[in-house]
Amino acid sequence: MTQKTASRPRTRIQQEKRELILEAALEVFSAHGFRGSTVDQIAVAAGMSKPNLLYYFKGKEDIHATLMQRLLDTWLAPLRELDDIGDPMTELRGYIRRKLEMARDYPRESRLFANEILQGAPRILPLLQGELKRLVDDKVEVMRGWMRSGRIARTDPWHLIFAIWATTQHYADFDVQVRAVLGPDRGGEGRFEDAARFLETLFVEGLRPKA
Amino acid sequence: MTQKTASRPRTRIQQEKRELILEAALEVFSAHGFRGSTVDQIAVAAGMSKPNLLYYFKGKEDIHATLMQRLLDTWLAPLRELDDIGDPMTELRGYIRRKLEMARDYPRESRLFANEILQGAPRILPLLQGELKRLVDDKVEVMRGWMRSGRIARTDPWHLIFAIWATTQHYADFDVQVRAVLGPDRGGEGRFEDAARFLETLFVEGLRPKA
DNA sequence: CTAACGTTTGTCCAATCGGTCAAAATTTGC
DNA sequence: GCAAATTTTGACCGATTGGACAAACGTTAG
Repeated sequence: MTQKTASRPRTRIQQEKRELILEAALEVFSAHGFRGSTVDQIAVAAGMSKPNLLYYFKGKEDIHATLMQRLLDTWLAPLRELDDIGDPMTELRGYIRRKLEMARDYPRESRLFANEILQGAPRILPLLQGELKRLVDDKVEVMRGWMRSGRIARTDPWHLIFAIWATTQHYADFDVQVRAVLGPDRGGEGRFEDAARFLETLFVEGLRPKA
Repeated sequence: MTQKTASRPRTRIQQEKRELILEAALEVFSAHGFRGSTVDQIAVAAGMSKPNLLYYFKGKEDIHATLMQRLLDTWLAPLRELDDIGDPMTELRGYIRRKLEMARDYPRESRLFANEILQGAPRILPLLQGELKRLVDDKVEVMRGWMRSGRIARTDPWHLIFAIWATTQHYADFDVQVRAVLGPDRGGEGRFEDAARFLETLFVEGLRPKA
């Protein structure tokens, strides 16, 4: 008997299968939520039997927790990149663009987190109150510096971050609605370009420092 | 045997009980999603037994469908009110304020719809493509008029609407995250006032027509 | 009072769920 | 090539779920 998930997997095949399962779980969890997904669905999506999947993970919760933990860093990377060096407007435009690219290229990850938060974040609330809050507090200070030096308009940095989160993730989380409203002609791939142009203008003009 | 849900309920007690069940279902569905909620939970929340609840509704799907249908009009009311009369900026500020008030006063309704859309809107996709799209198309034309007459900046009306939806509903759908990030001191009731001030400034400045 | 109608409940059922287990199949180390 | 270790599977289990049903309970009109 190996020790399974207790410590790092040993064999190469365990690494690969665990990765395969996590990829399948991302697909299933992001589409149906935690309660709406079944272990069997994940197993089928991973191309293996349910007992086989449970040989690599202790259970449904374990898969979800591993997935969430592994993806959090990736998800927060764009905000981490926001830095004090360079022009504030360029920094903010870059952040918005990166977030929008993530909504376009990783919509499943976005929906996975959205599902979790919507349900009250029962599994990652400590992470939000700890790691995420510290990161945001840090970036809020950066923005306050920009405001003090008059390089962006004086406004609430927290709600500015919320607004960027909301507008960008909207295109991943509410993709169906966006497509439905835009219709077949405007709902194609170009919608992300249109969104990028609009959001950059909105935030740049909206944050232009007053004379 | 009465005809239950086939046509409108006849007795006064049926009206009341159906309303009671829908209120309980809103509470449960918005907190756990459709798949995550059980008929028993709804029955308990409504203060009755499961078979008794099933006497008033054909089944779980029936409750959800009735709830969704009944709430859609309420949910779209703020957008319907957006009108061509009066100052465009005042109209838009009013719309943002109304949407934010709905996020504050009716967070369960917001989460109910968010859950549905997140799962791919399996039950209301036709409504989005029909009723909602027509309404948005209509308001887009109103905004285009404002842009042609130079009263707001020329920009993409569709994505403007998306941005207003996203930023306002964010405070209902991602409430846990907002509270966690703001912390105990700033996460109190005042957060909606702060959000309103920020969003009004962002959109008014962001849409100010260029000279 | 009582018969008809509307309401409520206890009990039950089939399906689905997460998870276990021992045995079979396969891979690996020597 | 072979024994030990790892991987895979079929069969199974208890719990939960949505829903059915007939019997019991209440209510009201005559």
